[in-house]
Amino acid sequence: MRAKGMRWTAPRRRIVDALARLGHATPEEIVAEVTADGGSELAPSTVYRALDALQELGFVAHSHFEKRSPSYHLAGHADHVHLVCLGCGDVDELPVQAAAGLVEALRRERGFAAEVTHLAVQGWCAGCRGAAGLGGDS
Amino acid sequence: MRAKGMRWTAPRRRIVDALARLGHATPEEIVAEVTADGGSELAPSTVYRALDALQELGFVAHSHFEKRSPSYHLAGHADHVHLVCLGCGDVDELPVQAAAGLVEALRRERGFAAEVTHLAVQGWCAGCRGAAGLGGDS
DNA sequence: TTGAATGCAAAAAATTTGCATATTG
DNA sequence: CAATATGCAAATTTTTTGCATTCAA
Repeated sequence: MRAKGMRWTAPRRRIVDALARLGHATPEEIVAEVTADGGSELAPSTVYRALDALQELGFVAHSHFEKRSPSYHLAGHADHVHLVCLGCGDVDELPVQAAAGLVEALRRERGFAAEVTHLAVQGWCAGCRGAAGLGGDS
Repeated sequence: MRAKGMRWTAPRRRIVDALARLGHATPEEIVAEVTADGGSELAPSTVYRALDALQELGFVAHSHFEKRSPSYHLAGHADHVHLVCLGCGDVDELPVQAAAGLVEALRRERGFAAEVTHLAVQGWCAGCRGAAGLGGDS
């Protein structure tokens, strides 16, 4: 765990706690949540560096939703795939099982080990399909 | 096509040409390519606005690779899924057929219409799996 | 102790916006 | 012509860096 000489500090603990509460959040949102939580504010640079470190250790992972910034979440939070609606921006979660076929095909055919916790599938949710007039392709 | 009163201008043509040549590129890379191409430089703001417009019309789409900026590509360029290696950063392409199962499952179970051209699967390529020591997750 | 981590402030990037001017249809 | 796009410069936003100081192990 502190394998690479990494230290378990208060700021990092607060960041992990925030992620546990939020599910997933951008660096900016993490700063906000941590602050709201009560203590002193964390320097943005601290959050960025901590996330990098935690990610390298495999504690957190990130995905790119429609926001400009990446969203981080705890690696163990739950193995799930993200469904991001291009219409309403809603982010849904789905058990990785749904992508099992794809993952296995990639591994078998390309030797590619997919990081499912990074997977964000863009598209249109049931509600938005009709509204956007993009639903019935073919 | 020029359905929403959009105009077919020289800058936009140059951007589309650049994308056709590059396959996929960030706004910054597009500016570089367009400039290298020969003509005058395009203002970054023009590229950003043009990409937004073209995207809205469905001419281009974007995915998030490991770069901080999104990568755009022509919508018709080819329907493919992107495989992004977290080790070497290489971006590979795969026919959408590979994700057909997932796409159909999402549609059937959630009414979610996945935009496959947006799909970027993060993971480790065959070469990097060994090197990173992350390969054999059960 | 010793080196990793933090905070702060400044520097870099990456995007967006306002507005006068040029262009398309 | 009228309305859309462009270019340019300035304003935002987001992320990175340098460095002295603090803190965990």
